[in-house]
Amino acid sequence: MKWVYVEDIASFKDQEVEIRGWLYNKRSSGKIRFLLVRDGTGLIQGTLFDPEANKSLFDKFDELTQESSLLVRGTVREDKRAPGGYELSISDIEILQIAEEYPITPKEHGISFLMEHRHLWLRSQKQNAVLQIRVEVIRAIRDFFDGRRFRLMDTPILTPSACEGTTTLFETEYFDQKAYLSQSGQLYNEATAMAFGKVYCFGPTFRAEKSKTRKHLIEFWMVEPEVAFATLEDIIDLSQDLILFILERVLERNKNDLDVLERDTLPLETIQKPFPRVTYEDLLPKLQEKGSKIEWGMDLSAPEESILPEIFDSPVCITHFPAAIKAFYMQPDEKRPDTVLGVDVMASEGYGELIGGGQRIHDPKLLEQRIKEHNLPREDYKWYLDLRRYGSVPHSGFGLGVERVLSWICKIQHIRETIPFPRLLYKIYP
RNA sequence: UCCUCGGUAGCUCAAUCGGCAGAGCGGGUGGCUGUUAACCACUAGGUUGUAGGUUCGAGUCCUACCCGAGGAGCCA
Repeated sequence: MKWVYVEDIASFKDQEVEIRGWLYNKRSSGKIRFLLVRDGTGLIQGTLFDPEANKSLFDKFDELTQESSLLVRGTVREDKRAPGGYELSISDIEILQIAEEYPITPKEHGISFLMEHRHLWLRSQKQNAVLQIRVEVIRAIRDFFDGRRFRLMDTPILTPSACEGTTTLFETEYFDQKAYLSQSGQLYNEATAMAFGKVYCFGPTFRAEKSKTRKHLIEFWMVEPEVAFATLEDIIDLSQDLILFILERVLERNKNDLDVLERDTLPLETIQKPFPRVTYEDLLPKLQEKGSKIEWGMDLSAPEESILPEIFDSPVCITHFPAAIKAFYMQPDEKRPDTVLGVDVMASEGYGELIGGGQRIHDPKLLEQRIKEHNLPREDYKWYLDLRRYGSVPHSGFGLGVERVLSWICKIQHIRETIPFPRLLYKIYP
């Protein structure tokens, strides 16, 4: 008998198939039995009738516990009463293992209990839906850049220096010296961009910040494109195209998952290019009007992020931040040298920063001066300064946080559910 | 790191003024021919986070500690 996956079940209507999976739930009503089987790609209901004729099947059904592993064989039938529209008239059940009493019942649980059982929680429907969307978001990102002929150039995870020196890094041994886990591939991206024109890196990044918020992970995935000869304008355009590409893909391919999450997709469907655009300076009075205490020179923080959806009902590009609150390598604006050619793309619905990026300093003297101003060890940046000595060109790039995008698209409360095994402040189990 | 709230059955929670520790789910047993987190009946299940203290008596009050959550700060 043919082994098939639940996600393909519609193409096997009226045929005998075998499903291999786990018991999600079961119900019985006198002489009729229902069982819900999950196989990782979906849920399907199986039915059993006539206990006299099918005694051994009924006995097996009665024995089954939640999450027992089993093979179910039967005929696929279309039935509106079944969840998903198709069900299996069971002809045979083969039990692989009767599961011990499963800790995650179909009723509600507290978050610390669920996090403690993350390895099992992944089997639940909503967690499955979020992570199915994650699969598609990552695929969309790769398709987007590969389709535009960006070269995937992976950057190292073990790095020799504190790169930006500002944030806390995870330190580790590297034979007889120290190494740090990467918090961004950007500086290396700038090198590969000078070698390959347009590049991107896509991998995990690590930040040892003691942040305890619903928007931060200690370990998260970031995609970072870098384009030689590109200006701030080019990169703003690219970032909008990327976000729209991801949105269209998920809306097209993950309808069921978004349904499971009860996500109202209208606010996502109506997003169009170009996104509203505002400079930091022009945004300040709008924020202050809504009660923010922000002053020129301060970074946007939690209160400001929550005010944004009152002003914009779309993602928004904020540009020209004060140089003092941004990274050392950011290109100053010619007309306003106290501001930089940087952009933050903020999500709609209050989900905060999706993208941060901008134009990089290409003038060797200015870059050297900035490194000095930021008290960074010049030794560590020798190779980086080389990029400005041998054919320096204007160039730009950005970083997009995968989990931030997922929180927003799935409209979930906490970023910890957007990655299979979240690493959180002081929490590394399981 | 700071502020706030919490820790009682496997899970989610209740317990009035300090006075018999209880319900739903899950487990077990029985019933029900289209269930949708099914339903109905019965049943087993407890070192109330830890250590001290006050009291005739502490889940409840006090002290310290441990753990967790929400928020703030931190944060390309």
